[in-house]
Amino acid sequence: MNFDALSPEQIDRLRDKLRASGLRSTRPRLALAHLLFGAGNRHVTAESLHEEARKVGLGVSQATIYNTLNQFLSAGLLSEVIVDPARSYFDTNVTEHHHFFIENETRLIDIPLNEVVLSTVPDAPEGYDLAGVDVVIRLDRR
Amino acid sequence: MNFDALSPEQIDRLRDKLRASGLRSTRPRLALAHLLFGAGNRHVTAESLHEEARKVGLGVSQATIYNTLNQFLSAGLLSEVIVDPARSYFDTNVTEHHHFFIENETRLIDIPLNEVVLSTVPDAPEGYDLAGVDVVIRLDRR
DNA sequence: TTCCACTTTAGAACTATTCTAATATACTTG
DNA sequence: CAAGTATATTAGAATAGTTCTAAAGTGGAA
Ligand SMILES: [Mn+2]
Ligand SMILES: [Mn+2]
Ligand SMILES: [Zn+2]
Ligand SMILES: [Zn+2]
Repeated sequence: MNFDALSPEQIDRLRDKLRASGLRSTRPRLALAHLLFGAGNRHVTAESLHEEARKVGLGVSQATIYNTLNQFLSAGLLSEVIVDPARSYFDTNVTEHHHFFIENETRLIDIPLNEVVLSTVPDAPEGYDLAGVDVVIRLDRR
Repeated sequence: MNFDALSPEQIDRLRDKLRASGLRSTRPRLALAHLLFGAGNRHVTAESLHEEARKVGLGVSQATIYNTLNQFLSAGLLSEVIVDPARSYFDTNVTEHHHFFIENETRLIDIPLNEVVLSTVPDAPEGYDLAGVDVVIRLDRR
């Protein structure tokens, strides 16, 4: 990981983000936070993030990838998208939104909340509270 | 499995269902088909169906449970519901519909298609075809 | 600088699912 | 209805994503 490419301001912003979540700002966490939050919204799997880390020369174990993703998830820095029975997707977009999922490319695309209008939704059954509404639009390459 | 409880007509209907899908009507398949399709729409996991089979005295291996569920899925007799990263759910309702999912009870409830109205949905990106729209409403016990 | 709580890690463990290849059964054909 | 053959079932091994363990390393408070 080339930390020279990061301005001190960027590093500080990431440090603060970790601190605010009660996480020490260690080298692996800073580097992964930079990959995840450094540019726009992203969807990653543990495997894809590990591969990406390897490519930028960051020697980080698989266990750290999983630990970090789960810690960021618990801290609310990431959300989880359940679309694929074979693996977990983590999402840097933690606001409410929906997804296109391209099955054969194992790729997710965000759909902004306002682009899906649910004009009718059933009431939650008695005794249950609404925890969230997920809309997944599955796509095939033509 | 007590096949005496099944009328010859019921057995014939299940046999035909298997045949129409190119599957031989074997004892395990007939018994599982009876459990799955014998009464209303159901959502099962491999584990829950195995347990249910055991309870009715049907000695069937885990491999047969998985084989049968996957064959029924391929044949279009079942659909799959992806809501839980930890296990697969199979659904005897193969018409288009949506779901409530109660996370802590690992339980699914059908939502008829007309009870969810998507008045606005984004177009599929260029080069992709729509394969399906899944709406999952996640619930917590109050 | 010291110290300790927290972090990272290699590798083992775990769990849902699939695979293998041997045995058993259903259906076809004579 | 008796073989014969394709298909089905099964125990157990294998696989893959993820989590756990416990030992070595590090961040930051003081
Ligand atoms: Mn987790
Ligand atoms: Mn499958
Ligand atoms: Zn997203
Ligand atoms: Zn259903």
